[in-house]
Amino acid sequence: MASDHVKHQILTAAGPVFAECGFKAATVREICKAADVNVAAINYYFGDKQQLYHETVRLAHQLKSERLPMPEWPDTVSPKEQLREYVYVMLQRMLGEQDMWQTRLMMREIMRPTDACRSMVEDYFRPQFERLLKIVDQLVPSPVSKEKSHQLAFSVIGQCFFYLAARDTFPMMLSRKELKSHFSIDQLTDHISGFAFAAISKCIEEPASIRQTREQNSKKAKAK
Amino acid sequence: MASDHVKHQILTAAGPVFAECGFKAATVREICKAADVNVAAINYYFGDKQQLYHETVRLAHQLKSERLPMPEWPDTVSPKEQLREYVYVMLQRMLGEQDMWQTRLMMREIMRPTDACRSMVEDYFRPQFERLLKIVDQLVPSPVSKEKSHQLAFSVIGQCFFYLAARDTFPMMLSRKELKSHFSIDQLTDHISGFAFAAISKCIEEPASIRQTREQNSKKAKAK
DNA sequence: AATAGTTTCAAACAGTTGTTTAAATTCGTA
DNA sequence: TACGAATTTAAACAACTGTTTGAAACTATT
Repeated sequence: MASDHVKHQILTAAGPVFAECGFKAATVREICKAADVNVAAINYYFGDKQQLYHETVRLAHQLKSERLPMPEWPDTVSPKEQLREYVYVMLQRMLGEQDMWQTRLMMREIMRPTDACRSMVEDYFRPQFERLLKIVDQLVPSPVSKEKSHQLAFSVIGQCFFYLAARDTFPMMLSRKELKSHFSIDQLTDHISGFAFAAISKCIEEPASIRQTREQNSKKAKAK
Repeated sequence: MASDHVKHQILTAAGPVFAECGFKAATVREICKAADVNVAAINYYFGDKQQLYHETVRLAHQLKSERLPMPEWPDTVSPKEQLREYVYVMLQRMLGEQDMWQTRLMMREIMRPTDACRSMVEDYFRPQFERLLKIVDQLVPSPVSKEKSHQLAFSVIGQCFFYLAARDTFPMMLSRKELKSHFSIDQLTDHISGFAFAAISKCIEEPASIRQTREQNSKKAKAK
């Protein structure tokens, strides 16, 4: 009961290892070596590897929320500026810090959810998503359906997420010079929020009836 | 020399396993069992696990290119329609087929590149990317820098990629009904190509001089 | 200082890992 | 059919996996 110091030491050592290798490929011995504790410590403090993983994922998004909270904007801040700041915080969370283990671990959970994903979605992603929806609703020129605003929000998130996911592949696609001069967080913030603002403020939702008619025509055209 | 039938059998069995587990967590025994061959077969035909993995990644993007080639458009097809079809093929490649192993394996390589990634980028992604750049350049209202069109292209790809990466997390965010009614490939094609068209056709690039001035002002404002 | 409770540790556990081996089998060809 | 090469096989290899064990070391209360 005295020293959860060791527990914390294991958790923060486990983070990078799980993020790097995934649950199965990560070994308890590697984690314990990094944490400078005995191999038996994980089972003593966490029961087994699985529960350690679960708590590590929880720690990951807790740290992100605490260290980079989404700001609350007064009404005086324009929706356009809110969108910009939202994108900025999102990119900062994803790419800002040198130590990527929290984001990497969460990315793994997004791509291949385990039990640990559910609480991550509810505690971390859903509130963040709701915030974005409010901004989108303010930006849209005329009211749109819930589903349309979901699509719009995912288009914002998707653009940001891509720069996280493909981070290590970009150097193969772009020169080092271009990476530094046009793909910094500030420049991506400008680009993504500008791109999304242009698209959202131009968004006119097709009523379902028109959509259906058009799709039928499209099918006819293909059937020729 | 006679039967590379067995070789192919191992490769197609290895695909789903590597895609599911990643290189390290996948076991040769699981692959051999799925391929219905002896454990020694992998070493006999491929040398070791590593080389099998390498060839499996190569097979993955070869299959994708062959089965869903990017169409060549005549000049009569409008850039807007070209963008739409580009997005459609991209989504179809990512989400279209039931057996996801090729896309999943390539997604792993994007997120955490190994040696196998280099040839995948050169043979698969770069040509695809160049095609998109040509479309973007046609859509943009006034000529933009190479770097800006790169950003625009990544915004298109990023939106598509997100629906692949977060595929298994979406059911936690959206109701089953909404998923079916608004996130089919056809509807995502409409949304993403429409979103991107609106943004790209509105794109006005800031000359570097103006950008620099604005950033300096921004810094001053923050420094106050 | 003695005791009870907690934490650490090296060692061992049974099971799995990728790879090798050498014998058995199959195959094409003379 | 008989021979040599190619392929398949079960068994074995050493290294590594997560977890357990029981004794040692430590801590705090008496």
